[in-house]
Amino acid sequence: MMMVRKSKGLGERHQKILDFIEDYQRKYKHPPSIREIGENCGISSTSVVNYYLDQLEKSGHIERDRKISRGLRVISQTPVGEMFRVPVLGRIVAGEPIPVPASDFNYFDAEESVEIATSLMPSREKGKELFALEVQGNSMIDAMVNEGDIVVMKPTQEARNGDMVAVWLPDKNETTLKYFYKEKDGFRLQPANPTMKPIMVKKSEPLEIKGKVVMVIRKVEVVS
Amino acid sequence: MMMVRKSKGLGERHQKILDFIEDYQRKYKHPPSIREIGENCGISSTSVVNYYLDQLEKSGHIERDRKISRGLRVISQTPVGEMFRVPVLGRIVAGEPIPVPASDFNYFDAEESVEIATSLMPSREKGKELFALEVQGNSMIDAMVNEGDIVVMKPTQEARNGDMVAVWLPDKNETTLKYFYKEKDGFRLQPANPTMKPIMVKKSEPLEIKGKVVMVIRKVEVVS
DNA sequence: ATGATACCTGAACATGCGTTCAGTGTCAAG
DNA sequence: CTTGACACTGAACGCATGTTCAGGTATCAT
Repeated sequence: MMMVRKSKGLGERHQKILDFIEDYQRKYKHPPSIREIGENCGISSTSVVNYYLDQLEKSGHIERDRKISRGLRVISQTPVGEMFRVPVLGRIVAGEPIPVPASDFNYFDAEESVEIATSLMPSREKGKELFALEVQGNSMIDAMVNEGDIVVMKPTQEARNGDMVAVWLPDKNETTLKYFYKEKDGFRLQPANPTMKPIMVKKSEPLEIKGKVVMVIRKVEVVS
Repeated sequence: MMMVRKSKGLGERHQKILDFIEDYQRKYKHPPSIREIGENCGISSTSVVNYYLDQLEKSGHIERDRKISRGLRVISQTPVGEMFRVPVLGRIVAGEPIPVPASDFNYFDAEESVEIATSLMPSREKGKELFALEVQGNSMIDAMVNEGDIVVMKPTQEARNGDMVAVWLPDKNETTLKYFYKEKDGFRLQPANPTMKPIMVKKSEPLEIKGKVVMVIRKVEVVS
């Protein structure tokens, strides 16, 4: 029997290096040097960094310009620069639970994704933590969201007053987007459209917060 | 040997260096070194390159990370890569006409701007022709647009059936966002929210189409 | 044990590369 | 003519950085 390879795909250290290069590039606008990678990934020797970079190059995760200072870059789905990619995990429908990223989820599993300019993001969340859903049906209208819109969300189970959240109401078997307010006897789910009435949820009733809405994008078809 | 003296602005050599840096970056995905710039711009001495880079830095054309290999980049208003900048010209309010870009308008006049990933644009319009407006007040609710949303538009005076357009109704002194449909006796302006009634405009009544809506972006504040 | 393989250390080496400086020639102002 | 700015040369300096090597330490299959 052939031995069991310790790491079939990317090891923890490979991932850490990869992440660091991306972060560094985003922060300083140029790639890190070998020594900088080592210092920030807990690797004491430059040769080990080189060792890992060779592997990452062979596995097609990065590209290197040998002999050239800082001549390396990640071959990423996420183009460098001021934007990042958010995976579209599925659809958000009134009568179905909300798809949520698994803990071991990584970008590349998603069928589709959208790119968001960093400057558009109010919060400086890591792109990794965010995910997006496409709205199906027009049952989210009270959240000013229409069929075909894309909702970018940050996964969370908690919410503060005023957050716009995606919630699953097991009792009603219903998914909805609302502004969240905690009140004495329970929660108030306020539609974004001020002409519509809020939903009151008693403390006794179950309520699952799936994520905070960070952004809504509506692409309008233009025949041009 | 006669050296050509240049006036206050960018000299021929400044421009050549600037162009080279951009070309090099595009080609090799990382910035050039001082010596590479010299070789390719007919400058024999590294100190002269450094000399020019200093000037370019002072004049705000490039950014440098001193002491760091290849730590320089051009400050480009139009970010390279897969996105472009759309100027935010002003606010769109129900009771006011819609701001439209002047013919000689250029980006840099805008106080603010938003960056849009190219992949998000349904139409491959040139960024230059597009502009954006921030929605003020909640009178656009029937277009599923809320206060604070950003509407990206393409300026036009014509529209086809089904286009979402920004129109100015001189008779009613009103700005509104609606789906546009031509009918026998005039035009039908259909709210995006299907629960709301359309506005009928007779042929005799004036109606100014200011632009087609290409995209709606809603940034939701997350206290995080 | 033994060897193979993956992972790691530490250091040395060669050169890439930004920086600095002493000069040179030109041109315009005083 | 002197002075000083501007554009530029050539070379040296020295740290930054990629590369290489000689040698460790585990784990595992033979």
